[in-house]
Amino acid sequence: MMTFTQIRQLLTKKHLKVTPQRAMIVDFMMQTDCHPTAEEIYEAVKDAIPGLSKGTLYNVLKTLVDANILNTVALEPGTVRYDANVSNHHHFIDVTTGEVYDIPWDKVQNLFKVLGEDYNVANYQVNFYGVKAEPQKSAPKSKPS
Amino acid sequence: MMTFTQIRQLLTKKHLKVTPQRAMIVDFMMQTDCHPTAEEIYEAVKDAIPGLSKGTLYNVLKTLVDANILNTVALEPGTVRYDANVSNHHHFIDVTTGEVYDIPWDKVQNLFKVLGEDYNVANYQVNFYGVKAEPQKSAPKSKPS
DNA sequence: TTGTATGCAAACGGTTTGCAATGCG
DNA sequence: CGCATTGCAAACCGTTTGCATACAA
Repeated sequence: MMTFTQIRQLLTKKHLKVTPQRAMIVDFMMQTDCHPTAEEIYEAVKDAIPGLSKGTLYNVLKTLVDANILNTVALEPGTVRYDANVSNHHHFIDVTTGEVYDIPWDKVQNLFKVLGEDYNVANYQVNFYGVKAEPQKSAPKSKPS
Repeated sequence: MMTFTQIRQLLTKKHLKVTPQRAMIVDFMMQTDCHPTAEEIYEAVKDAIPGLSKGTLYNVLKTLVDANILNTVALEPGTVRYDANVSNHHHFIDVTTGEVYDIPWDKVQNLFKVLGEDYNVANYQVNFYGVKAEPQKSAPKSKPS
């Protein structure tokens, strides 16, 4: 959980002006573990940023991706999703709900060498598709329902 | 290399009417190792199918994907690419050229179980990013977009 | 104060839809 | 012959662009 002071420092460190629009969008993206589309981000932040325009949203997203504060990910053909986790990791897509879960990088064995000499692998990423098991009822949650 | 008789048989086996548009598009997709976008397919086949309309192209592509003759692949955010290789395989993307190479399924160890009980993995796919080694005697498998 | 970021609206590219005409089985 | 498929054009949706205004530094 990032404070607004930390968000301000993050933007400043990247030589970006701190605007309410940028700060609120970064704040939302840092708090969510989803991989939302631009439209989903707009729906999520529009109440907190009265009068936010779509043009500004796309402009901010482009700026944040260029600054490596966000990444775009290719999970479904034809869709752009945004991810505040810019470090190496994999994805699990629940095909029944469309939900996307981050999978820690070291869950998968090192694959840099499996293609042999012909391919100089600089990076790789695994997309898993399936159904997530229902959370166990016995597992206590921090939040009461 | 598929003959037109074989293409006709393939479509018929899937209970699809054989039209010149469908046959030509299947023929092109079976002959290419690329992973073309709809626009690239249109450019490639429009001379062989005079008067082909974009609407028909998208209609045919949707029909072929539904019939599991083609697959869509998510290689870049926001782009739909089509693949006549409908069996399990991975992809290597040359980041300098944008070329895409099919990687045989068994180059990567079985990953169905690595996520444990919580994730019921039905399928997975690895995207490798890097630079292909120089000696390219054979034609590249995909052109840059 | 200065230049960048914003809001708005129009434009844009890729895809879909509706409908009349064509043609496959 | 009958219904699925086609061509065409308009509509649609996500994204980009141009421009006047607002505002962070």
